[in-house]
Amino acid sequence: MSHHLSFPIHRRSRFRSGVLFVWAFFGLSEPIAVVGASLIVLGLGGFGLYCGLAFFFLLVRLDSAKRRLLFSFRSEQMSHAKANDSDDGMLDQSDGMLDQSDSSSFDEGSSKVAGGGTVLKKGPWTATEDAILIDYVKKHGEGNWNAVQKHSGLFRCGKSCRLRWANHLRPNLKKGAFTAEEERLIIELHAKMGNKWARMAAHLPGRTDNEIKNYWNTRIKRRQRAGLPLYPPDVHLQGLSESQQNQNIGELNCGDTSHHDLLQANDFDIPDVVFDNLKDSPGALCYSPVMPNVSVNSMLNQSLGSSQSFSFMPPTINHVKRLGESETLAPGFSVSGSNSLPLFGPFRNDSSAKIHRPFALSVPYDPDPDIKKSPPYGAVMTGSLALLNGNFSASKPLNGPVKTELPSLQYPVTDISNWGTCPPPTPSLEAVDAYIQSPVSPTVQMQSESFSPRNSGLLEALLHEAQTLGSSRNRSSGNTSNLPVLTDTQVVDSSPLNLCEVEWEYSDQISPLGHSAASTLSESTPPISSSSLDELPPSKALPGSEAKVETVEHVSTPDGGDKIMRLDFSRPDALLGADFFAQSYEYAKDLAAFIGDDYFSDYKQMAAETTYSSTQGWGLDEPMEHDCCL
DNA sequence: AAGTAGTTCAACCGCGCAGAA
DNA sequence: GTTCTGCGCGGTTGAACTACT
Repeated sequence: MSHHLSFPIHRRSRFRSGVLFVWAFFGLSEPIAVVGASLIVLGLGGFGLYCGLAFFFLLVRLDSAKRRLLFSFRSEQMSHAKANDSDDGMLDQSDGMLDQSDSSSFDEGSSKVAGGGTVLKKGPWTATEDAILIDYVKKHGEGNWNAVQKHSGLFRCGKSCRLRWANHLRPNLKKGAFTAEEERLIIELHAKMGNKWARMAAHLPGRTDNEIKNYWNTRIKRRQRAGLPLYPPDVHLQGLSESQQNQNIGELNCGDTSHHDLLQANDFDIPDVVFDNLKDSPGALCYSPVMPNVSVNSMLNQSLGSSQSFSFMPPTINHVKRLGESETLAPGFSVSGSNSLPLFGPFRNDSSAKIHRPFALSVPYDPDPDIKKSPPYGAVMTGSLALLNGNFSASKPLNGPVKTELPSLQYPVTDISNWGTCPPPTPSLEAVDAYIQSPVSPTVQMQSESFSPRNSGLLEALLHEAQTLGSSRNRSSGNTSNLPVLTDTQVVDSSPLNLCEVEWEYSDQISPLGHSAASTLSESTPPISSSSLDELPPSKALPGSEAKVETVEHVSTPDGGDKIMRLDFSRPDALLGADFFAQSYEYAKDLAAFIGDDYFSDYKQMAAETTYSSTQGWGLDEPMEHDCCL
């Protein structure tokens, strides 16, 4: 209806006003519209024509069968309108009914054939269409949107009507920019829910999912460009705890939704727990690197911001990503190259290095060459801060919020001296973003993304690392026994993943990449209870050649070589296993305990706190059975 | 002033879920 | 149990707008 009416209005300027009124009335009330139209037409002098039109429209409304005829009529109008057009938009604006620019009318909108053979308009809505839809909803209420076209004569599909109503016409909609409070809430909600725009909208009265989605997407872009983390630390933390609870609930229910959401949203919130905990202890943030539990979000944020985020690569999912990213993002990074080694370097000599080792991965990527020169511990401290620098250095200076999230990045802070030679790769924001945005399996990304010319492959890297570590092996040799090799049972329960994960654990220990996150996790598991550095996770232990050999063997196994990569990257969710978290926390504890150094006294405290809080928040005590839900 | 690039936002599309037939 | 229909959600697209050169 709206269309056939709108055309005459647009095309015949002398009758515009009259037609407009007719149109408006028609939308509001059919009888009134008919009468009003007739009167107006009479007044304007187009009696014959408009009287006929009025009756025609009325009949059409009363008899749906006649609508087809009307459609035909409209088609003619449309073609005619196209021939003329140009100044028609004014009419619509005069309507002032809604915010839409009506100039479009049919010319702009495309159309599609509905089931009944009617052509449904597409494109921007006109004020008249809006009026029709509003009237319809007033009369019939929301829902049954497909009936709108039938009952109102609106040539729009039900989905389009629903969308228009929900996003623009329904009452109580807020228009305009988001308030600071709303922005804050959106951030928090996104930290919890991921890209669940509709759910988020439920928390923002008057706001639509589309608005929120657009806001978020633009926000992401802005922050990426600015090199800022997506989530302010405090928000991130808050959201994490809640998300965890939700996740746990979902797991209990065997509902995969929460998990799926998390993954899909790229909010691998699990790791975030740490941040949540840190929220209360700002100081801790600086040291957060200790926590293997780095939320993907934070990682992403970091990565996005700095493009170098490798440093904070979280042990779990993040780890997977990092591996992929490292290859991809850090063109300069070569596994075989010295770059990869630096990670482990710290372990060679220092217990402290061991402590940091899990985080070492990030270091190699640190864009800031200066950091490398800093002393081990100092590096660590600065590292965490430096991390920030490194992470963000690529783009912009860090701000307060950024620091808070740095913790996740701190991993990289590992002994800088070791990796000094490594040129800090600068991952592309786009790549990071893509990773974040897309649920695509990490494996795929890694493979596809790993374009680094220098990248020689994990095996090579492993071998190289093994060699490098070999020298330092003696120190940690005693620890090798402690290597936390996850058994199949330990590994998350997801079927196909088990093997992969198990292998990953092995590989992880060896692999430069694996060390960072996975190794940390696995390693942490083993009761490193002792505070002594020597007792540090042997795995790291790196040990040496033997460990290497085993790992290598794994790799070499038929399944092996590929699996290592796959495992780590393909199933980030596998990392979510309870074991992982538990290990992570243990590891954190160990680290805290381990760090007796003056430099790290504070750090130690923080680590302990973090571990404690995180454990509580996530209920790490009990294994998370994420995968089972998968 | 014109052209280009970037940003914002409305709308569309495809998919999946739930309920009814 | 299968199919159909309606609906909602999330991702994507493209036009309009703005800023920059």
